[in-house]
Amino acid sequence: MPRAPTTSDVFNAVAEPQRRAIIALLSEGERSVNQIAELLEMNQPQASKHLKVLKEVGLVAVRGDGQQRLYSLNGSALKPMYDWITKYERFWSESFDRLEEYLNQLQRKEKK
Amino acid sequence: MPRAPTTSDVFNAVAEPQRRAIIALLSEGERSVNQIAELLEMNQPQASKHLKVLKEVGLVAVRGDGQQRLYSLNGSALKPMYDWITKYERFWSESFDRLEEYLNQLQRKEKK
DNA sequence: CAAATATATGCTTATATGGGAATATAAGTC
DNA sequence: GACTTATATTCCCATATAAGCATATATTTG
Repeated sequence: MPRAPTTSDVFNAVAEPQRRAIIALLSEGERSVNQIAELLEMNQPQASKHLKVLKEVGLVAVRGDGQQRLYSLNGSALKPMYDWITKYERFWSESFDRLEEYLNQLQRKEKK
Repeated sequence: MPRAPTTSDVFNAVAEPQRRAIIALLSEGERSVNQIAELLEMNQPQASKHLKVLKEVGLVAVRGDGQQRLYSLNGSALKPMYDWITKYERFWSESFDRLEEYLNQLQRKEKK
């Protein structure tokens, strides 16, 4: 077997810097494809392609407005990723550190 | 220009399912390469390769123990990703919804 | 040093993918 | 319908990459 199927998921979609830029832009409100392309200084086809990927994983929604296609962010599609990463929150969160410290103290007292 | 340099960053490292599995495993404690390979049912070379990527982005640390190399998780390297994603927390968080609602109410009162 | 165990690296193959350029499709205007 | 504007798609290229396999490089043991 040569390579695992690239099941394009949210993690993959978001691994691309330009797509993160699109997400940041759309978090401010819906934008047309050309707006996105101009603001992020990319060619229109690239914008369309990135938007296609984002749409496939449910990160953006589209609505037609005349000639234009207005894309908006569906940030809730990021939640699975958020849930995944918060599993490791204790590795950097101070309050988690304190919680662990507290639990350690409890354990020490238990042993007495 | 053909393709953007894949500046192998945390987002990329984590986009690979097998590497997320390694992260999950190491969050329980350090493991040797062979342990990782066996537990995650991958060949040893693949394990070594994934570990190399994870090490390059600072997500894991190694220490030698005789013949073995024990890998451990450095979860704090995930923080940049956490910081990024929490910018969009309001898109799924209830408490954020309530905060927004509250702010909207304040605004309405202001206008009166 | 030889043998065994643990890990890393190199090579090949198949596939994925981002960018560029050109073109197709869709919608609006006259 | 012809023309314009907006967006999507297709083709090509170059590179990235994951897996398989073989092999090289430790490290330990006898």
